[in-house]
Amino acid sequence: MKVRRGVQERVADQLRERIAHGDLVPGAALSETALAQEFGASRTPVREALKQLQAEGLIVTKPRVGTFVAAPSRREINELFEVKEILEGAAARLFANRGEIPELDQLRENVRRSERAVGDGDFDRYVALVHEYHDLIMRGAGNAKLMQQYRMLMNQLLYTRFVHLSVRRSGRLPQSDREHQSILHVIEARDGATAERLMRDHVRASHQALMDMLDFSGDEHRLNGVNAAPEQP
Amino acid sequence: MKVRRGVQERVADQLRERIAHGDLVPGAALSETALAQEFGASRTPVREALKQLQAEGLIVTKPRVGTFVAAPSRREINELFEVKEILEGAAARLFANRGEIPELDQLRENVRRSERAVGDGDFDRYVALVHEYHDLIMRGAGNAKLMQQYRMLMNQLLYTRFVHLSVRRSGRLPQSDREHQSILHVIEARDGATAERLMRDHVRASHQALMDMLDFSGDEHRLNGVNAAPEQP
DNA sequence: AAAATCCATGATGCATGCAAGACAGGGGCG
DNA sequence: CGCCCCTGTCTTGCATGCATCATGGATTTT
Repeated sequence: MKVRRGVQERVADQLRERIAHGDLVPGAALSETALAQEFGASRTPVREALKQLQAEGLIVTKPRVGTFVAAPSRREINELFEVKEILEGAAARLFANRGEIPELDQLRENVRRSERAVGDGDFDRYVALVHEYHDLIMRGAGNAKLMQQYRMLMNQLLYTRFVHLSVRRSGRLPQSDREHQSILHVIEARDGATAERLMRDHVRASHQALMDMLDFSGDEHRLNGVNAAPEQP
Repeated sequence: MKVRRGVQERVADQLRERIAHGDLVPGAALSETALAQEFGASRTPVREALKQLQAEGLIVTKPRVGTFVAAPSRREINELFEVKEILEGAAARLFANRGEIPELDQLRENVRRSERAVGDGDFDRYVALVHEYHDLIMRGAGNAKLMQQYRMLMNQLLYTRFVHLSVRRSGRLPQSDREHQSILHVIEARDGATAERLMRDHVRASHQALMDMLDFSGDEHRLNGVNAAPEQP
């Protein structure tokens, strides 16, 4: 089922990919003309793609100056994690209240595979499985609008870049895995309230661990590249 | 502090206003050329404004066919209300956990005025106060990202059109007002968990009452003008 | 030498023209 | 009489050119 995709959609998807993957760091400048040349198109569709990314909070445009990859401040990142906690907690509750749905079996399979990945020490595989886990929780909530808001949230957070760091913090890896299992069990027991509470705790703990790591490792992964102007002429 | 506003921002704000106010009903067609003429501009800024509204979920564009005001299905509306319940519930909890903040005094004042408005039977004033109440709850949560997601949600819901109907259902008006008071009291008591529970119940009850009304009053305020194709040749 | 000023440069904002596709209606054909 | 095709017209998608303005560095002034 291949649909005819316009230029602007290709550009938007490409830029989303690059920002998520880290090829475009926060604060990086995006020139319309340069992008237009690179994609072999004119500025018009590029501008529309940028407009869409702006509405999603991924980039910011300073009028007559330029467009830059969004560089959320520390406070904004904390706010985004707070919203993440809210949305994922609610999703776990809704999931639990739905009983036996296809996503539940997939979640069981995911937890089994994660257990093996942890045992094998296969970090990359575990990272992929963590993504799948949270994605399954959201899909299992059965609410497309919730899913949509969650996707935009994760894009703004540049979450994929964070997870790699977080998983390396080996201290929390087994703990995080146990929390995933606990949440699965209460979902199986259809205990929505507990599922919500555990998921919120899980997200908050993950958030805390990540912030500790960022404080520890200095600003090599700096979050506000625009605010911190390079001071070397 | 007046800022230089471009054409596309004016167009976007104007269209948001019209959709919220009901001048543009769901399913209505939006011609780029017509809008360009009306605003005395060219199609380019109009197109960018529409692109932004599309990203916000307010309009949908069928390629090579036209752009139309979004017409959420019954299911989507229920999903949106479910998300509303989640976000407002979380906001009430966060508010309660923050203790004495300026918004708390404003909330007390709002509840006092609402009580008077109910006593006077001043519907329009009460509608405005209900809006202010929920807005204060969200602001009191102290999370700008949460507020942002909430704003987009309310736009998609066309909530302003709903409230007028809902308030007319006089049976729930005193009940709704009592719920507002109860939530204020548990926020004053800094009981976040109860505040979240009560707010969720409140939103769900309001949602239920509205859906009953829509079922009762037929489809005069139809929600899916695009999906429901007229079937009379 | 320090500071204010001027200007070249490059960015976005907007206007306009052309191309391609979708849909409705009329005309031709079986 | 019914079906199909064909074309006119409207829509959006894209390309291009010009106008406007922020910005940094050279230049002039004090």
